[in-house]
Amino acid sequence: MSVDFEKHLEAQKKLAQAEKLDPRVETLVHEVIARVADKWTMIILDVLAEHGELRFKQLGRLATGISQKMLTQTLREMEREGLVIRTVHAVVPPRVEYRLTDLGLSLGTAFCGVWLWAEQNLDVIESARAAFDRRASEAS
Amino acid sequence: MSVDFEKHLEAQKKLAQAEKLDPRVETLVHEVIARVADKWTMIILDVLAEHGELRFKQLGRLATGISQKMLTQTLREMEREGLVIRTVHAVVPPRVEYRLTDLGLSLGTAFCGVWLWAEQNLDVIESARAAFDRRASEAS
DNA sequence: CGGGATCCTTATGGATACTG
DNA sequence: CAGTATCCATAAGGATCCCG
Repeated sequence: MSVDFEKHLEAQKKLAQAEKLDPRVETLVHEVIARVADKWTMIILDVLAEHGELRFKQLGRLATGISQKMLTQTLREMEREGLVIRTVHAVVPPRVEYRLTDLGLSLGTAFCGVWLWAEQNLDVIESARAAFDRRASEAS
Repeated sequence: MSVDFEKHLEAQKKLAQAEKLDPRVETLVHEVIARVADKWTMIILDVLAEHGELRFKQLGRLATGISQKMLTQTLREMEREGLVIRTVHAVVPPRVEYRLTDLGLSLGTAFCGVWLWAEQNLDVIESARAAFDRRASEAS
């Protein structure tokens, strides 16, 4: 805990300074994080990181529950941010393949800290929820 | 850091397997990440990590742009997940203070990787956007 | 001060139909 | 196959009023 806390504070200070030096950066960082934090972006990133290059429909099947609309939309946005490469093969039927760029891949890596955290703390969170809900119903 | 990376790779493989083995865990992880990835949760987490314990209104001022409704709502959810502690002082006028739990703090730390990534790749992303938009307007 | 309850507007996203 | 376009339901979120 204390080691984590030290590290945390250091990183935090750097961030705080950066924010004060350039508010434009802060905005963009929030923007980028918001995009990245998006449900489908996260899942697609995950699927592409696992499977490499995939076609549109394959991607749709692997990203369980996504609608075709959101798949297209999310992929376009990710392409715009430079996270994925879209390759169109001029054949019939059309064949379009998507893969992560180096940037996309590095983002996946950066996000792993959060994944690990979530995985490691599932139990803690579940019991926290249960405790909260219990207190809430007692209060009523 | 390389140790973290090793751990990351291992965990990644486990995650890939775990998804197939236990869809319930995957769901919960996604849930947690979605909550955490939420715009306001992220900002509040950031503010609390920087300033320590804060009162409701202070929090509202520091989390620029948030409405009182979203502030309350987000704080309740974070409290439920065990990320923040809410302390009510029985005085008039009421005084309610919020601070991060260890879990909340560790989440902030986990998220630092993403913050750093975003900060480091701002330029890359901006030019990727510009390039994409240029291509898009050429195509029309 | 710290909210809860309500209204109302906008944004999000699914379903469907159509196209090169 | 890989989309685009349209419609529609629901949810998210801001503004406002009120209360202990």
